[in-house]
Amino acid sequence: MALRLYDTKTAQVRDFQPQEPGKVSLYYCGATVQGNPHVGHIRSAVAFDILIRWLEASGYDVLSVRNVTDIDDKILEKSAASYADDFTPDVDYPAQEAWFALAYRFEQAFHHAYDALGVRRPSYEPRATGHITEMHALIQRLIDAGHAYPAPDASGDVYFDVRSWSAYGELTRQNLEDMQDAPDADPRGKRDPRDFALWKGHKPGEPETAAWDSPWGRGRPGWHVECSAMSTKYLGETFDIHGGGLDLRFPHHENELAQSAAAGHGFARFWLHNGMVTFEGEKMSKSLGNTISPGEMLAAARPKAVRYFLGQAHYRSQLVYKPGSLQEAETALARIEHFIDRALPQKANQPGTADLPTAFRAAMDDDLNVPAALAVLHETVRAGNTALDAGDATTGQLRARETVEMLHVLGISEVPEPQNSDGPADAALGKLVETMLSSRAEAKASKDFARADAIRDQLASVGVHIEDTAQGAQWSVKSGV
RNA sequence: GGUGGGGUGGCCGAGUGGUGAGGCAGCGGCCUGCAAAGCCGUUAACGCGGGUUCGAUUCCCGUCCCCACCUCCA
Repeated sequence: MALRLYDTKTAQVRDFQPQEPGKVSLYYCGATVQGNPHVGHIRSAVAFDILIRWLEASGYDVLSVRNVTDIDDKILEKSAASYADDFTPDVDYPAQEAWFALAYRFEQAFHHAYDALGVRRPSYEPRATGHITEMHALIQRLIDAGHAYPAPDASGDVYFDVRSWSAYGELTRQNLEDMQDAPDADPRGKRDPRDFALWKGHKPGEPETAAWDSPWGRGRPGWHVECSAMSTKYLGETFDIHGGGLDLRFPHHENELAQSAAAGHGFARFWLHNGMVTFEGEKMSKSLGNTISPGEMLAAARPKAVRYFLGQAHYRSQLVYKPGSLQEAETALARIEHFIDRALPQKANQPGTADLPTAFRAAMDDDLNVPAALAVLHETVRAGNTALDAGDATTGQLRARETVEMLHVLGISEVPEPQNSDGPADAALGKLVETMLSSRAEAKASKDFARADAIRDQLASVGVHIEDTAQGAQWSVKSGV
């Protein structure tokens, strides 16, 4: 069975065949770095990280590109606000911060969040501000082809002419006539209210650092044009997969497609969109006060559990977060890890020593059906535990190696564990616990169970969890979820 | 108004024209000095009203509700 993926443009699951055998070119939309990462950004990144890992596990050589939008209205607005007399600085937004410093600072915040959750860096991460030349070439090409025009009002804006492109709306299957106009839309120099900006003329008061010379006057890029320009530069005029959040389908991706297709490019062969993260079914928003940030999640649970949670629903489905979700993920994950620890020595806990179960492969090939793949994983864990209970170490170890393999593909095993240090404090803790455990063993040997249980309770009260096994008492520090 | 996607057991969440994954939670049992961990068993669902069919949760029609986008939000 080969990989099948749901393509938003054709609205169906199709067999995936890359343009060039053995190689996959993937572009997916990253963040506009105007604030700290939102859980939704990270969910999207996890979804495409899993896609990339699965493509690689399937033998493809993947060239992945994820953009950084480091110039846009909001970045400029927030920077400008930080210079206002009545501005109140806070931890996220200090006073008097230049737009490029603000953008760069949040770009790094995104990297920290991605890294913490084991989202591998793409092959390349181009910034919009570094590709002004490529955007100019694309805009000029569109003007020459009659699909774009400089505004007649001396604003310096250049717009894409949606009326000139009959296929406009094809990605989301909408008719131009049916689209609701934005109630507060400022038509400016547009021929049609739905025309969108390719280039925005510099306005008085905006920083000079945020403007570039162009054939149409000084200014800065519109939002959509960067993705068309950068994907074409690094992946070619036609590439395999374009991804992003469901909310980017329109207008962002629709406009990208229109620009690139009107410029004569084939553009993306498959469009993939991940679903939104909600809080108990409602969209997270600051105004509703129902948000939870990646940072808060990481403070509440181990990074691996957060990753497990973010990846456990099908990527196209809405992912429901609610209090307790992370605890559930933690419990499920702990069972898996406990089995591997039970079956394999630490050093053998590496991928590459077993084949993925056929059912797991089939699930992943079926439009990345991670929930079904996780079902296979859990069934493998149970089968392994059953084998170990029956004294069949060989089968138990095989199942454990398969489990390790599956965790590797899902990207869970590579999430860094910041708590696992080998510093002197950990060594001291280890000695302390071992001392208490030997006292407990003595107490148990002399049938002084009250004392033995008191020691266990004492350890439990500080988060040290005890398990009696055939090899003696094992201990672990439980996370404070 | 337009477009797309949904409504599955206590919760999360796959899937399918024919006694219906998986996880979490619950209950009973095995094991254990007691636990923990593990295993076994078990409780329990397909928004509603029609239709097609030998049989529908799965297909069709209607209906109600929810979500997303149409406002430079992943």
